[in-house]
Amino acid sequence: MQPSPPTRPALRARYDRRRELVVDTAARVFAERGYDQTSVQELTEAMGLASGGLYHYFESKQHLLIEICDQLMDPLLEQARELLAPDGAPDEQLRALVRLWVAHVVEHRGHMLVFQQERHLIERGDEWRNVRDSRKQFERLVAGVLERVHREDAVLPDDGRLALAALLGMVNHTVQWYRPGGRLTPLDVADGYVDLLLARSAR
Amino acid sequence: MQPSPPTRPALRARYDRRRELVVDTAARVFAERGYDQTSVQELTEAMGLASGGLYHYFESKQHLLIEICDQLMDPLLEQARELLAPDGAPDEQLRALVRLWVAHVVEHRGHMLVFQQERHLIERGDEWRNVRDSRKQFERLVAGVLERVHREDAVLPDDGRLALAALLGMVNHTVQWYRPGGRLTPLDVADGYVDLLLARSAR
DNA sequence: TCGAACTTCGAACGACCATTCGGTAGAGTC
DNA sequence: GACTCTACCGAATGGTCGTTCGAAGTTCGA
Repeated sequence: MQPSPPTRPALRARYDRRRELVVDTAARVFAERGYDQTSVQELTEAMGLASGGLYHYFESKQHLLIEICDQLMDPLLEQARELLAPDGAPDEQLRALVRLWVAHVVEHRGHMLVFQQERHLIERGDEWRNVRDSRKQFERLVAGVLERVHREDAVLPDDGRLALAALLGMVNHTVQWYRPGGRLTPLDVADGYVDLLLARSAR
Repeated sequence: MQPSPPTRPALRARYDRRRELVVDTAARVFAERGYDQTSVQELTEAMGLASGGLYHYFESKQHLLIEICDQLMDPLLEQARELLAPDGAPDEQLRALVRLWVAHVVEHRGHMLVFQQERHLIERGDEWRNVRDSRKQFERLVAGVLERVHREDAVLPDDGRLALAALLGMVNHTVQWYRPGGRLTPLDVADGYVDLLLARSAR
């Protein structure tokens, strides 16, 4: 049976906070040890709960995993849409989008690593449709911006399709090496990527 | 107890061929369903063996996984070393290296996906030292070439460190989208990546 | 202060799974 | 043709794990 938040509004905030803690902790632990290799025991211990306590917030271990992915993709997609809503110069839109994206990825390191590790799960099964769709939608947004850059400047390799793959690769891979507090800020990284793509245009 | 190949030389070739089949099949199935989510039953079924048969070739399921990663990294590292042994123009060496690398990744799709999925395993534990070292060595080779390109042309963003991360991201991500028989050959892809990195230099 | 709603506990359960091992059939060797 | 090495089988085993559920403790609202 799937759990539901408390009906009394006064308790809602605490419930939500607690649930967030569960998700964030799980993202970190799953990223470190792997989803399957983390038992519910270990997981709940890391949150200060007993094993049964998890099921107060989530129907199952898998639903927790889905929530991690949703909390990664949904806000990113929404913010990207807001960013691209007003018209603007394509290359400036591209830069703003990549900045947002890199910052998001860096701030959700655990979520992102889990998302990548469990790619094979995400690509099958009905429960994963929302995650799949969100990713697809986001990639479409990026592709759209790249196409506009290409149409305006004609500087991207290959009509932009290889550029899309390259950009996805660079940004998603960031989480594997980037550590906050290092020499580069997320902004530096994002601009570095964009500069690579736009290097052939006049700057 | 770890299994050993037959002592009689006449039987060795067949044993090796069979063992290769096990590794390649496992790479494909693990990539598709995930390592932990594939039972030894399912796995051996896909090879035409009964569950116990696996242990004729591998000590454990985990040792099979290690072998998959070794068979991915070791030949790549060796070929890369051969390629870089003779002196040559840095940007030509870079191009040749990326061509080799992309081709290898595309030809070992399953191995590569498994390698990425099980990153968290690879980063801990003594059994994984060889895999870790191979990857490290390979990344050092790439970094070395990039440094030489940078020293000669001074065109890479950020002394080449961000360029290294970008290149690793692009190439490793290739396995997520590239399908043989499509519009692009592995060569096109590799050259596309290199052109992105070298775009600011005279071409 | 009382009762209802909420939160957590943790032992128990049933399912699954990696690995073992005694057995078998066939291929190679003399 | 007998003996040995090789390849594989597949039921049995021991252990682990996700999930359940009744009870206990806590917080809130009246």
